[in-house]
Amino acid sequence: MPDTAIPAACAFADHDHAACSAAGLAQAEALCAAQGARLTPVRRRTLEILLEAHRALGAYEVLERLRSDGFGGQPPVAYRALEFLEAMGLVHRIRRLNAFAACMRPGEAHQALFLICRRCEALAEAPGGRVRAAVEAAAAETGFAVERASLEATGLCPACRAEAP
Amino acid sequence: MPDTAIPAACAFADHDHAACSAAGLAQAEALCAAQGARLTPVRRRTLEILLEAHRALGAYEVLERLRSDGFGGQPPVAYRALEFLEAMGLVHRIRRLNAFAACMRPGEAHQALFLICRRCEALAEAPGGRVRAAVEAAAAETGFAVERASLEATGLCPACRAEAP
DNA sequence: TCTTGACACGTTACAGGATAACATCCTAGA
DNA sequence: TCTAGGATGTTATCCTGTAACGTGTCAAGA
Repeated sequence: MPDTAIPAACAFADHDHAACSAAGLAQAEALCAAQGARLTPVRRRTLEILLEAHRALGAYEVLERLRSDGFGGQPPVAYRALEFLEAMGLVHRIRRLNAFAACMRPGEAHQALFLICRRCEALAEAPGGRVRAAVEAAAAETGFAVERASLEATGLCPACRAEAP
Repeated sequence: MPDTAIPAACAFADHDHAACSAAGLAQAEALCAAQGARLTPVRRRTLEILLEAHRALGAYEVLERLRSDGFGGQPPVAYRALEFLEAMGLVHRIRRLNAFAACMRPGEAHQALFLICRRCEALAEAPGGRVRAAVEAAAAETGFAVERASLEATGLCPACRAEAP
């Protein structure tokens, strides 16, 4: 059981974990109710796990926690819940890390831009509206219609820039 | 051996495969020579495979072809060659597809933006300079220094937009 | 009340993607 | 010629993801 420990923090700035975790759950409930979607126990717990971890987790890390909470312990259980949450805009998938992270702005339709520190593995979600617009502009020139975009950058976070030259 | 057939074409517009394939190899040789890197037989053949396929291939698809050409048939062989080629800017990795594709503009330092059709699975590489600039601008606001960015969009290519409503 | 259909959950089994670690070999430069 | 570094090859294993099937649950309509 190697703790594949993906990233560390979830934003570069400090903030109140407990608060944003609770808020995330509340918003999730509201959002699902509004859309007639069912935030079932597994789904709810999956979201909680990501909110509590407050960093990106691999599907198998999520799965392990679900299992120890008495839910089904096979991969499809985790993948299905994560897929649902992603479709609801409550969770993001970070392909570069093969991992998932709770969304920081559920509800607000937005394009996320992920900033991944290669040194401390911190992960931040930045507003990607303008980037998205640029993507659509570039795509339009070839006649391509963008539906979804994954925007992920690796580099150095503020702290690591200061420490490592 | 399910042919996992990832995408189809490599650009939305028609063009001369043989020519761009030959050009790609020539440029690769020049580029490696200039940087004192060794374009060994496996590496060269790996690039050829991607240029000939003219679409994104999974590492195991590449591996299979290398094997049938008499090269080592174990995963690290393919991964190492692909890694080298990516570092040289001759090959791109498309994370959304878990696949690799030959670069369309080797030599020219550039930021690629991938457009992936969800219907016909065609893949195009669009110029991502402006998108990259937008990413850096957004990152700068949090103090993050971007080193690499992977920009991938899914949607509908021109042909599929016309066919499917 | 009973039926039925959609959806969620769970499991098995496997396919596909990636890497660590070690042995061997080749090759450019001292 | 010798040698150090890089390149190749192999073994073994791990991580990631999905197809397919069976069961349970709940709500709408007969």
